[in-house]
Amino acid sequence: MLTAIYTSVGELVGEGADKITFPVIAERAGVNPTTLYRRWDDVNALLEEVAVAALTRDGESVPNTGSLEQDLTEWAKIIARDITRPKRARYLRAMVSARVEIVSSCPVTETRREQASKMVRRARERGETTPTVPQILDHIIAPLYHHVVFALQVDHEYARRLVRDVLAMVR
Amino acid sequence: MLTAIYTSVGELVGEGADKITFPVIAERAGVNPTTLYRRWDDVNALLEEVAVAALTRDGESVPNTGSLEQDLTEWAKIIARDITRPKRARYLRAMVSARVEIVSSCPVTETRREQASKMVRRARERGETTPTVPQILDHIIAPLYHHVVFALQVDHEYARRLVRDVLAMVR
DNA sequence: GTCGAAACGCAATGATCCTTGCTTTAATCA
DNA sequence: TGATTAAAGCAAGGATCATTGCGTTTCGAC
Repeated sequence: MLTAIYTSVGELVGEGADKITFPVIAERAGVNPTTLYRRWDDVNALLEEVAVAALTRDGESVPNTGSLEQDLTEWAKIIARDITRPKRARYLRAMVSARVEIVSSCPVTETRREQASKMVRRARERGETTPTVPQILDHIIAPLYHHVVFALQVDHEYARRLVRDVLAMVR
Repeated sequence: MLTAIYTSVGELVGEGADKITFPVIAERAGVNPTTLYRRWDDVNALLEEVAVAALTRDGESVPNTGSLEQDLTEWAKIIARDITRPKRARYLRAMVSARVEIVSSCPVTETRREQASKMVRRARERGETTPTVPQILDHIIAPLYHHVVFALQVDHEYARRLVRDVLAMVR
């Protein structure tokens, strides 16, 4: 039931459907539109829910190569590859255009923050000088998202450059 | 006529109206909905047009204080103050949720790029070592937007920190 | 001044959506 | 097992939106 609704939304987003409404979602999910109207305030609320769920269940393991530079580079490449997938990009757009209050407490950024913390902690235990976690989020994650949203190039070379930049800050 | 439509859209966006449709826009602008249906393909197209117009007519002058650090700091503060205004933030969201093709050729980022170029050029003529223009966009503009979109704090201290970070890259 | 094209207003039509009262199914607990 | 509550289906209504044909206005060219 709930999973049918989620996959219905997921498919529609994946297809780039422009008309994502409760009746459309309901028909594909094999449920009655009334159910959706009663459970969610509006389509955006449901979209947010699905987007957050899709963007957080990553299962990616945090790189652990022995050097922060390599860890961050691998990490940035993974994220770059992930968010440039059309479906993910659309989810991102959906989240951005959604209401502010929910986005502010979004688990997506929390996941990134935790991953960054882990890599930084390991590096410090090895005695490396590291940038701060906020610096990593500001100067790696933010530019990646920015490039995706504005349809600029996001490739491995770009990911590498961002990592070099952020490490250059603390040298 | 056209200005009435633009201001109508501007007001609706400013008020945070959730349902921005052609009939609603038309009524406030004092025109017939048919006109809008005929001139624009859909509401998003019109929204984009207005958003781009609103976000590009800045009239801000590029800071010229004699040092790149101060120039960038002033610049970042201006942008921070600008994009945190609720109306601008909504315009940003509207643009992001719009179609990809148009966003990619968005004049907004071009304006920022030109402003950054000007400050960098002046600094180099003074003999300063400077970051590149892409670095400035990636590590000042992108984090600012990122913070706005995810409803994180964007204040003067944050702007200062970003500038310090980007300058630390080239020292 | 007249003609013609383009844009706008008007009105009617059809489609889609949103809401709501009522019924039916499903699940929980005594 | 039987009862109570919550959730889903059903159907009808009202509302808003999108589309289109036709008449009217406006503006520029001849």
